[in-house]
Amino acid sequence: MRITMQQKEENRARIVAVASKLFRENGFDGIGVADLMKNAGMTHGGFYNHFGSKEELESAACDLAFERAIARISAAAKETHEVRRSAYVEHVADYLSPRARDAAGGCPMVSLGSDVSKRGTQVRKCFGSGVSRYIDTISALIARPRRSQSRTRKDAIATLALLVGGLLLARTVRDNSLKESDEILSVVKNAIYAAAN
Amino acid sequence: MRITMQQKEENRARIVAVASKLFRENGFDGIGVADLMKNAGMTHGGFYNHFGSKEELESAACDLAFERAIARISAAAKETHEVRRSAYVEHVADYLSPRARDAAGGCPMVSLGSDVSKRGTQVRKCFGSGVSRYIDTISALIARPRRSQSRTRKDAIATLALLVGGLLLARTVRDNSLKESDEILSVVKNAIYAAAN
DNA sequence: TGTACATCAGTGAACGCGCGTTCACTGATGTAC
DNA sequence: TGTACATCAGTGAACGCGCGTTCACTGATGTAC
Repeated sequence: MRITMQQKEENRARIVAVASKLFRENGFDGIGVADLMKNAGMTHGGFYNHFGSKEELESAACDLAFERAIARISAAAKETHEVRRSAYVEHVADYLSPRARDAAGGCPMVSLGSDVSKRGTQVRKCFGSGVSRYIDTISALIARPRRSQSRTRKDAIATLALLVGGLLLARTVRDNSLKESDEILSVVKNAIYAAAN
Repeated sequence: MRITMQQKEENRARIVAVASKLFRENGFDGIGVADLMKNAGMTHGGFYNHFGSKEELESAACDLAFERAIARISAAAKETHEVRRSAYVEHVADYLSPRARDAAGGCPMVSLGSDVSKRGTQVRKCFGSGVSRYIDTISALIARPRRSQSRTRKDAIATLALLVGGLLLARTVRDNSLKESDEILSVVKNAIYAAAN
């Protein structure tokens, strides 16, 4: 039976939100259309009323994941330098916390970064543009009164590489050695703090 | 028809070598048993004479990938500090070169890092142990006469996080902006050099 | 505003395909004597 | 060393399953008048 246009939009948004979470938790190939639809509270037949293909949903899911990740840290972007600084410190601590490491999914760059290069153009494009915007957002967050934009941007890129690489490595060794995994989180966190002085 | 024991070992080694390359290029789920066997010059039926499951091959492939990656940089480990230093600089430049970024596969941490957390215990164990050994190898490479082991190890961890995160990010933005991708490689490379002074 | 009809989101069955895995078979190799 | 037999790596067909996608159908919603 037909539903209202608003309900359709809500259903579509729910599918994308579910996909954003479950793709990051299971990988693009780790969860199927039927399961995604079931998690969104529908049967799988209606999937193609919303998306032309699974890849289209993958792209939408990446967009949403970056949008939310960026929104979380861009809230402080218009504040004073001191407020931004403390928001930044907090974000780094959160990102590299044992809790974030142990949670499935999380940051799309860590949970899907390896997969993206192997997927279609559409996904790579959405994802790459998300990474670019993420770099810009970090730049805005760590900008300082008497520091050049160029220097700020370089710091942002190095910081992001440390964040992503650090969390990725901490996750890979976590099963073998929780101690070493904690060590990685801690060392990388300190390296970021030390670099931004 | 039965073959010699030596031929069997060679065939098995060939399957693992092919899998190590193709898993990194396509992901664990991106290439099937039949294709792997065909690339090793055999039909797929014999696969289970060598491995109990696909996961067992995945583990063996991870082990080999790390073994080779580590061998490439551990050759210089017994040399003098100066020789090690220049081998290290060269390795970083290679790792973060446009050629390495554009080549499919490459470093297992970058090409498979996101996937590993979603796979079985066996793969996670092999992979995690490979990462640990990689950290140890870098530590040995960057060790200096008058620097504590603890400090050396911290530097090794931060360096590896930068390498892995940097290459991963450079690959994700490569399609959208070759310029930004090159920028990431260059910035991260300089960050590594600057940190190790 | 009311009516008559076209639209279309969701349902659930079905399709075709590729996957991991199993199997009967072959015949050269390994081994017991 | 030679012989007779058991072993087993490789072959290629087959199985069962889950996947992405398609389809006919339903009936409430959207819309033209």
